[in-house]
Amino acid sequence: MTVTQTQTSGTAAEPLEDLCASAGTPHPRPDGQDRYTISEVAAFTGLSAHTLRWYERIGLMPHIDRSHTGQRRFTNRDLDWLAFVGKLRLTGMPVADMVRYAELVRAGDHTFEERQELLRATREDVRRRIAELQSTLAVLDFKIEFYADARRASERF
Amino acid sequence: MTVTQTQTSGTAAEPLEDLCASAGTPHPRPDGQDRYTISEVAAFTGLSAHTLRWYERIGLMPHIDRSHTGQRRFTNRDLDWLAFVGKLRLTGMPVADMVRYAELVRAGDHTFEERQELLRATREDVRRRIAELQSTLAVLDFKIEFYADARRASERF
DNA sequence: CGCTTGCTTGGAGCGCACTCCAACTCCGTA
DNA sequence: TACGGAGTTGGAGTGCGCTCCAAGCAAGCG
Repeated sequence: MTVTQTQTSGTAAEPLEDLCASAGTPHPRPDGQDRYTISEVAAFTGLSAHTLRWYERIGLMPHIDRSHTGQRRFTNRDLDWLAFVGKLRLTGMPVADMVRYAELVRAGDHTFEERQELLRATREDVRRRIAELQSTLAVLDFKIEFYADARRASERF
Repeated sequence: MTVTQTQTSGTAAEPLEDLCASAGTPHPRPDGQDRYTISEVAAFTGLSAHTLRWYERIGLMPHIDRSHTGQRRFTNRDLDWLAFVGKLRLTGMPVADMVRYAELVRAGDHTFEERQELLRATREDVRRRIAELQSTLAVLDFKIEFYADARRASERF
């Protein structure tokens, strides 16, 4: 195994800000603890344990703390990050781009500009998708109304 | 070649209504003709010729008219249908469900209720997705503003 | 002690929506 | 008549985002 343990545990320098941005409820966590097993996190996030490990492998998560026996112990910060990733996922952002963002976060504060730019592009994308969806909504309404009319008409004969 | 020419050309009985529902411009077609080649349709819709053939194979298109040499000739009705399918695709509806809808259309007018139900479910889905996207938009705004603040602050020192 | 439960790993497999390939036909122009 | 260009087919391949598998280890319980 050649896991790069280097930038893993000892990072007190890792930017905090990215993790408490879910706005609203700050930490409505299952319990007050700060060391969750993978299955707890799976239950809490709705992601499977498989997916959580995969996220770590591909670099979408920071390397997760381990217990003395090598098992993952997720922190509240990890949960915050997962909540944010969940939001990005909802936007339809490809996983590769999320990984890119995660890399920028790990790289430090000097990537603020690039991160902001990435989020801005994502925001425009989301706006576009909302507009698209609203146009499909108009079509759906139109056709649903058509069927309603047609059925009313056929009942009258 | 055993192309099923049967239910292809002779269908005057196929429901028309589903095809002119794109609301607004009724037929802004490349030219006035009613027999387009696959590459014309590809250019017009943005779908690849491969994808158009695939749509027909899986039953997402009605069987397309053929020239005397067996080449596809798409009609304006086909283009209308493709426009509608494009809308459904934007909703994120799986292809299998679109095929289901296409089957209902081919089955005749007695499936109006089921079609309407399918579209209603889709509409609720779309509404949900719009709401989701709007919540991600809030998060993105929040974080973009965070980066703006952070950069303004760091410039002041 | 054995058993169960929960975790570990690398790598294979899956479902979706295309996307492309090889081998072929047909048509129009030179 | 030769050739380029556009079309045809069934089937295989691709990329993404998971999803699962087999084999193994550690802890807790009776």
